[in-house]
Amino acid sequence: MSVQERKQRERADRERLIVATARELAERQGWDAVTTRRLAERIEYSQPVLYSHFRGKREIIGAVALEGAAELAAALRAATAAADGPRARVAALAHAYLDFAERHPAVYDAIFQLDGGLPYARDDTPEPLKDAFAALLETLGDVAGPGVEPGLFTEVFWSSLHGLATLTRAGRLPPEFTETRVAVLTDRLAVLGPA
Amino acid sequence: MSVQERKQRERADRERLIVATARELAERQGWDAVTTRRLAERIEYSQPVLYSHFRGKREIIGAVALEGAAELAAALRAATAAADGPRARVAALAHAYLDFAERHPAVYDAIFQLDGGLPYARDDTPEPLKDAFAALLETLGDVAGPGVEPGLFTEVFWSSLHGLATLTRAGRLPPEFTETRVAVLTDRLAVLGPA
DNA sequence: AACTCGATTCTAGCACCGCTAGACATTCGA
DNA sequence: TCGAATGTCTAGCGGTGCTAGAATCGAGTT
Repeated sequence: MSVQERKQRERADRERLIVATARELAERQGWDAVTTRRLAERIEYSQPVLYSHFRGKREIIGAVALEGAAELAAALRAATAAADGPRARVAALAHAYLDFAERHPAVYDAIFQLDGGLPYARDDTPEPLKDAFAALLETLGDVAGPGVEPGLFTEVFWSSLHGLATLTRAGRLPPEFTETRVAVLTDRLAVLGPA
Repeated sequence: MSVQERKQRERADRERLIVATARELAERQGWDAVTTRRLAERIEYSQPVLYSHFRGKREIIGAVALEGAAELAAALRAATAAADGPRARVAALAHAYLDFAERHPAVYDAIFQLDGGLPYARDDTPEPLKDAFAALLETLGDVAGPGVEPGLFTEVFWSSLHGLATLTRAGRLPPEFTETRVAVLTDRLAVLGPA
């Protein structure tokens, strides 16, 4: 039994190594640089070993996406927990979200742009993805305002942040006035005060 | 002289054929299917001919993006011209934008997501791109509201639409409630009435 | 009308991609 | 100690974007 357990553990370790290496490569040089050959070389195994863990490159991207989604959720919760009042919480959320997108563009893409073979917005959506949306909902649900369902409001606010993040990174928006743009979003979209 | 002119004309024709063929291929089967080999075969020339017109696949994407941007601008103007009042105009704009993104995903990607080697948000940005933004500004600039610069407001509203379009197409958002989401954007973000 | 020579186009090939069949090595249970 | 099962590797498939150099074409000149 113990031998099998050791093997399972080693296999799990190697799988984590693959995901971590893929992520590091993607963050450093972009997803185009994450080739099965390079990845295999980095983990010091041959290419087919990758395929004994994942069905293909797509699934490796998916694994990085799940890891990243968990981190994003944690970052959002940490940021909002440290803020007082609805406005500050929404602002902190927006800031943390865009910060994550800017600091981890490759991971962000794995979560929200690339095809990682993951089911989204469904019952069988993996927990980390559901939880990342839940983290958004926790803060944004409180400022949906009258007549707007919290989940739908969260989707809208999230989409706006996503649009800002992607257009800015793709060079379509000048990065200078991000702060002001976020302020417009926060002040107009969210229904903040009781007053 | 006339011989040279004919050659120039034929060359320009062939260039248009390349762009049109690339676009058609992309719209039918996605950009991954637009390979230099397939493209060359379709226009009945060899691969190197493509490179006598464009520096590479990237520039071909850029050419499709410019063509698409002009069409998007026209579609936005047509939609807003047929609408009465600020609210109807903004709603028509949003609808036309998302409609374009849904009907021409490959072209939309060429304009807003892919690397076509084009300079965006700069002085030397190609005219069609500037004009597409101008088309947005014409309608959205009127509903920026007090204290918000029209250009910046346009960027924010545009980003929100872009986020909705891309997240929905990538399967991250369920497509069912798009209409409601747009209504939230329109009602909350835009400052509509004089009242 | 034949020829020359520059412009044009093609063939063939580079290094790389994701992925996999089948050979080889290693480890385990009897 | 041997046979089988498991694990890993080598080698290769068909594809990618791109390009050097050969071959062809055709316009202007004799």
